[in-house]
Amino acid sequence: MEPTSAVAALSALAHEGRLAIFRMLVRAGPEGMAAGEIARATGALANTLSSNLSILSAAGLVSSRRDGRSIIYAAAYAQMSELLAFLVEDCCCGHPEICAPLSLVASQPCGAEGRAC
Amino acid sequence: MEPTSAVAALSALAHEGRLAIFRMLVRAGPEGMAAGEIARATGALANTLSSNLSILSAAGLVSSRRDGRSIIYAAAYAQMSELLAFLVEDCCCGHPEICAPLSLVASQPCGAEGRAC
DNA sequence: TTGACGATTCTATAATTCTGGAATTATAGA
DNA sequence: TCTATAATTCCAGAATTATAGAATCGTCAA
Repeated sequence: MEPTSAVAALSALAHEGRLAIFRMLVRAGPEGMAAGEIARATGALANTLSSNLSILSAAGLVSSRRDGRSIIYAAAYAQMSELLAFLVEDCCCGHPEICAPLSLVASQPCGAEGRAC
Repeated sequence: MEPTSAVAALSALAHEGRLAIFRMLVRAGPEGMAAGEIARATGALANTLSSNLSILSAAGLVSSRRDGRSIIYAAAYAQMSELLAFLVEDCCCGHPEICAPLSLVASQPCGAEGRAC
């Protein structure tokens, strides 16, 4: 993941309303939720919600599809996973005991052969 | 982790310069790096760097200690871990195959007994 | 005490982001 | 076609954040 994409994703999440939306979608699973459903659940105005969803979408954190009059949003698990991996990349090289709990997120395990530190 | 803390941490990271600093500290390990060393490595002005470090520090993402004339900054691994766990909390409940790679980050594994979905 | 160095704080300006009202677009049903 | 519903787009004012110059603070060594 490029730093620019990571900053876009982090900026998108660095907002109380958008973070709540994203986490709700993460819990909702791949079926996602309709925009209106999200609006009712969060109490957000329709236009505010729409612009927040478009920011999350531009950052690649959610996907959308139309279903009749509704638009269904779902968390983009792959992008989220890439973001987490980017954050902890090469975590504490040489001290695997510290980031051991994060090893599955990193693209390669701490201390793996051939990793520059 | 409270949503407010998570937003603070995400806001701190949602900045190209600060993200670079944080990732450098994550790689640097618990020994950390002196502010001046970080400044040389990133090419940032001393005052800009200082204010960015204070933002990361206020968000709990880095810790600092004085060593002579230098101030040494280090990544706060516990806070980082909490943030990641917060982001994927209750990830796709009922669809553990999707977030399996993240299971070690979440405080409890997907589909664990007794988790409300 | 003095000078040098590492780092932070203060301040003003520039730039960006947030919010909500109003208008617009898209779809479904009568 | 007409109407209602779902969602988005446009816009301006308010608030926040970023940047860099200048001054200040803390530590060390002579």
